[in-house]
Amino acid sequence: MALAKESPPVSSKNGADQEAEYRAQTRLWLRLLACTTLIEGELRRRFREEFDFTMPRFDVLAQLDREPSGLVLGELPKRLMVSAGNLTPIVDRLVEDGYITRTPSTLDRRVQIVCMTVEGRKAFRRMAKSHGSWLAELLAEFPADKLNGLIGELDELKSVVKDSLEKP
Amino acid sequence: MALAKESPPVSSKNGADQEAEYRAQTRLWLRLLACTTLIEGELRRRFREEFDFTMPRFDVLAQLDREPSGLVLGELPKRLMVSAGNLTPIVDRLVEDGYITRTPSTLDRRVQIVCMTVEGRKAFRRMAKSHGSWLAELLAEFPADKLNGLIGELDELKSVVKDSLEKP
DNA sequence: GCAAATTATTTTAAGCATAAAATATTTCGA
DNA sequence: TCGAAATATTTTATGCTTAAAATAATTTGC
Repeated sequence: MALAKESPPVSSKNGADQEAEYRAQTRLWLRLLACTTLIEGELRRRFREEFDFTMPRFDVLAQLDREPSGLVLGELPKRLMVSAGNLTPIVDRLVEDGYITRTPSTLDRRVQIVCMTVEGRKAFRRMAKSHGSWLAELLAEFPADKLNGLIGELDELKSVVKDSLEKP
Repeated sequence: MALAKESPPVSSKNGADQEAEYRAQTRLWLRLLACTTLIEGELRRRFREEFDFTMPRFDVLAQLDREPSGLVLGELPKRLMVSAGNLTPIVDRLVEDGYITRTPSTLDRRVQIVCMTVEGRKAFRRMAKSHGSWLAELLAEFPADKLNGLIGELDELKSVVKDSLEKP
């Protein structure tokens, strides 16, 4: 087995390096949180003002938009990274409001299939268009040639964190 | 007034470039959200399990830790980027639990000063230490030499979004 | 075949978050 | 000085979020 050149064991770092890395990690987390909070707050505000809608509701529709034949209800918490109990009232209301349907499976009576309605799909497309343009507006001044680089680094960050969560 | 060389008007981009940038912006937002959600969820879980504490409570203490003479209550919502009404019950409980004090100002009876107690400071230091090591654990495999680059890009992203929010 | 484990979903309790309205106090301007 | 605008904070209504417990249906192992 080759020695891991690019990530030496912690013990090989001296105290100053350790401290610097530690501080940088905290700063990274605070920046990440600040960016997300800023963008999320503005998107939420616009969803409410323009469409009287919330982001979690939009997120559910976004998942269903790509699944013409619907999704098993239990898939939603996994894909959206939220708890199952959380989705119950959100799905309830989307059904009430006519955006989606919820049909019990005939094969397994525990399971339900959720599926977007025609009107739901129309409403989603309209909102998705606005969502995209709001984002474009917010990020307009971020250099286009840096977008993919940043996405790549965030991909790496994400997989690093995921690995760390799965390991122990 | 000089023409803005570095950010040409949208119309100067052809359709394909526009589309690509649009998709990249959406991807960036989804990555940002995924990273934040992953890390935040794990930190929240650990705060609850190890200290029976929440992140919003920790965030309040973190602000007060750097202010030995306390803070005007109204400063907290600004610094933490949350609504004022949100903080009322959080501060209430921190006072009840003895982590902080809330004293009406003698000069202006509308104003209150919040200040960490000695025990609050002790508890905060202990939790902050764990918080740092949890973060270090989650980010351990992210290359140390890329940390500052990513922080820099997020700083730029943040200021770009902030500017966009202040302008219109 | 049937009890026990597993799986899908909902319910409950507690806390966070916002917006909008309400309350209380201070400041400002004619 | 006195009424109106501004400021600091809380309250209210609504919705998201989680963890843990409850319910219901299916599968598994003997």
